[in-house]
Amino acid sequence: MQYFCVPALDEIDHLLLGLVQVDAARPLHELGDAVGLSPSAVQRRLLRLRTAGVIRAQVALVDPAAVGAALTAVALVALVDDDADHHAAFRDTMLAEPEVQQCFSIVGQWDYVVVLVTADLAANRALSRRLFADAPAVRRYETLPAYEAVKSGLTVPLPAAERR
Amino acid sequence: MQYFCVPALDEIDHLLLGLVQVDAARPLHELGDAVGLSPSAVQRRLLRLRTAGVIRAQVALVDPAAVGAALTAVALVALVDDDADHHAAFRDTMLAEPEVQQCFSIVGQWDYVVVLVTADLAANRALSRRLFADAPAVRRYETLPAYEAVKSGLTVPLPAAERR
DNA sequence: GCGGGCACGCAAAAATATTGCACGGCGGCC
DNA sequence: GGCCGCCGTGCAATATTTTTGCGTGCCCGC
Repeated sequence: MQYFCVPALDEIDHLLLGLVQVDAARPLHELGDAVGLSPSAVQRRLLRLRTAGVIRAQVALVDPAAVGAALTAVALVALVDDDADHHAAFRDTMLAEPEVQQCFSIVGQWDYVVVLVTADLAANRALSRRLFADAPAVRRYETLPAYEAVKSGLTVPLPAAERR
Repeated sequence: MQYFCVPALDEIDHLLLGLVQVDAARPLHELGDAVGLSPSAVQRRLLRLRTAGVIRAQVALVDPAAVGAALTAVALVALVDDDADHHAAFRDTMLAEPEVQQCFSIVGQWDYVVVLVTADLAANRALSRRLFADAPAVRRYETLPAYEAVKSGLTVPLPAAERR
């Protein structure tokens, strides 16, 4: 958003990102050994990456099933028209709902793809109804419940890190 | 998968999960203050949650745009039939590709929803071709490039945490 | 060839995480 | 009803990790 100046990530930065993206709890000296740098150098790089917005957050990944969120579903949504207010309102709703895990505005006959995480089909139905069926801005929607999450990885592919 | 015994998460556990899900770098005494527990009690609870598999990992969230992964796309994929081998092979491919951020097997006319993150449309095209067009198991696929990631939140909604 | 800025390593200091231990509540069992 | 063992807690000591200050070397521009 407002990081103008991503100051030329070098190869070591990419390596570090690849590492912390998998496990952010490792001590600095381990990361340092892995990339051939001292702990303090690693620390300063990570700080720079954080303040530059390259590292946006450091979070714990919780197993949805363990907290009673067993059902993932993908919803395709089309709004009634391309009115900017409608879109803004829809986005605000998506951002405000904790069950909405992801939301993309997309090209094509649908306007949005939304990933919903709920306890079960009943909860999903109630949520879909509330978010989509009852929303005047929504023209049409389709819910695709997931049998299974083959991959819910959250890591971003790092072109430079792969190369070597 | 193999945590049989998620040993009855109580309300404090839910609060902790809600906190570390947003920011896993906070010191224990802060978490302790937030939930009304001593740092060591918090530490032991988090350890228990980690070993029980409730907390699966602790990762850094990297801004895709900052590492040259500017394009997110959603692909809908249908396989040629419900042969188990085909499905297994497809899943293995999805798991192995770093550009595949998420993959769900879903109900309905499509078999899978796949979230792809690539540098640009050209890269996406090349990847789609390699993963889907050239795969004999894939009958049909459709790519929906994203204009924008409205929400790429990665947190799981916690029923108990919301209640209060 | 000569500064100036930048990133580094090292070491001291501060903060944080971990572990041992004793206490108190709770449930099962005489 | 009372007793015993278990579990989770807080506190304090210890170990580890992070942060910071400082001096050095390198590279770029002048």
